[in-house]
Amino acid sequence: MNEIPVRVRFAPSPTGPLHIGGVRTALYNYLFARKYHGTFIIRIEDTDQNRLVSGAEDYLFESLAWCGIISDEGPGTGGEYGPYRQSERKEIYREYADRLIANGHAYYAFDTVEELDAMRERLKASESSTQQYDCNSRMAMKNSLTLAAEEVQTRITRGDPYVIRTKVPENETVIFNDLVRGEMVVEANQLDDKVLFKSDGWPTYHLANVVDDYLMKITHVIRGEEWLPSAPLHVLLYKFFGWESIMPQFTHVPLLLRPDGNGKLSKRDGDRLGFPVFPVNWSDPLSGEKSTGFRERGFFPQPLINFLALLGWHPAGDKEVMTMEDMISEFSIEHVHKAGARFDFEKAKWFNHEYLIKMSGSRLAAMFFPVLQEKNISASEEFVARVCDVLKHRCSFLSDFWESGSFFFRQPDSFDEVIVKSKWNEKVKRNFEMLISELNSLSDFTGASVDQFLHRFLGQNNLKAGELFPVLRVALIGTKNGPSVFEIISLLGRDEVIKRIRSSQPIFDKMISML
RNA sequence: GGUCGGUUCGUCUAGGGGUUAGGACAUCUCCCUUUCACGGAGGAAACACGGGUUCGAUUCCCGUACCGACUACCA
Repeated sequence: MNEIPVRVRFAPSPTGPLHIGGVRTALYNYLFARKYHGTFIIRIEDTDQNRLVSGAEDYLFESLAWCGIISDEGPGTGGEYGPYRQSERKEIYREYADRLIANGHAYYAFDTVEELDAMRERLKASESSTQQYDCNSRMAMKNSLTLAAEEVQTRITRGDPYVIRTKVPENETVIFNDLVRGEMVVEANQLDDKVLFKSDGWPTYHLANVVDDYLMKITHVIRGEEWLPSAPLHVLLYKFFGWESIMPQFTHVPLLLRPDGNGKLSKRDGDRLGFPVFPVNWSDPLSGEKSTGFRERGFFPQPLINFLALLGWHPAGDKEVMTMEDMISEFSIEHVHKAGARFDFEKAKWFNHEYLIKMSGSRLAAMFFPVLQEKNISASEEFVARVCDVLKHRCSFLSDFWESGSFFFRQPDSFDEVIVKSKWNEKVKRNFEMLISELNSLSDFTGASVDQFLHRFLGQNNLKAGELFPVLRVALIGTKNGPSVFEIISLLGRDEVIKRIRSSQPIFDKMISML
């Protein structure tokens, strides 16, 4: 990249649970930092004291940790540019706002909320195309540009509430380069005089963000596209402060869109369409409302991250299934797409499935054990591992294992009636008896051997596969769908298979008699 | 309304002045199979529209349409 060490930051506001879109922004920052052996910083932007949500910050760290996105500097980890929570840096910002006033790049404004509303109403009714507090309207407002110096002083010493606003220049073209979008050109007179410092003594995002990025020596600002419109203001601020030469490279990444319809992805979409939008479970402290996270929905972090990375970014080549290491080595801002990406839950599931089938049966077994324990089922490690090896191909999530394979751990209590009624007859019944006795002498219970044995059995008894296998399957697992009979027999083993065949017979007889 | 951004199969995307416009998910067909899956093979499926520029535009430029973001003393 360049000689200066790369330093990037993810700067969320703890006003709610971290959204999956935020995870992706954090991920891009992380990938970029790792790729260039730089530093990934997390900075908490909690300057709006009214919107803080308790637990949101802890949630953020828990989520990021689960996703494997670890910061080099941040509130928990520390670092030489701390503190990393803006609320702990509060004292820093005022000085910078004052500096801007001294330079004539900012001014005091005393307008009340009512006066601001009135201005907007007035502008709306007039020819004006905008309702902004800007170079066209500021001279009609109560600020240090229109008020006499003494009055300004009086108001301030008297304790009148005021804000500090940017004095956006009238005739200036702001030009900057966005790594995703290329050259951006905006006329400054289209910008409004954004508040930099609020009457409650806190800086706004714009001031705190620029000052902190400067102080923390941030080299690249990688953030969501929603910040694109305010980027010119930030560029102006860097210029006002005289930091233009070390201004970070801006990169605005596309938004995550709803799977259907219009707009960006929101929590409501998840609820409506039945998929998570938060990394891990979240319980709203105010409403008590609970939201299922990707983790609890059954996702592994690696495939989730893999899927997320590809929503707006594409490596060279057609490879899609990647590890974090792959993504780090192949990540490039140049290949970040410009357009927003729709969230597709089906594809997310596929990534999870791909990850699942690559895991060994024993690793999966270790994770599946707690589920079995909950159901008071004991089984050997080896057996569970073998079952998992079979089930993983049929499932997208570990959480699907029980539903698609409970019969491996306990005898079914219901049987497919259609199969029984159409396939259960005296001939099959006789063959079940013979099967039991032959099974007794079968020594090799591997899948291939059972396959061979069963086909020989069919031939010897003049049976077609369709006559025996469906009923046999129902006798063993209750349903007509599932793994091959050979696999089932191989896994269940002789004793269990014989036991299940035996006990199913009277049940089948009863079902037939009720015809 | 204004400012800015965007637009390649249903979805995520590759590509980029001359290509049979490639891949993945989803979908369909066939094969495998006692079944459902898995797997294998194959199919259908896209450059928003209109003008330029050019020998030639999906690719470059300009409009239009549509979509999105922003338009707070929120971030």
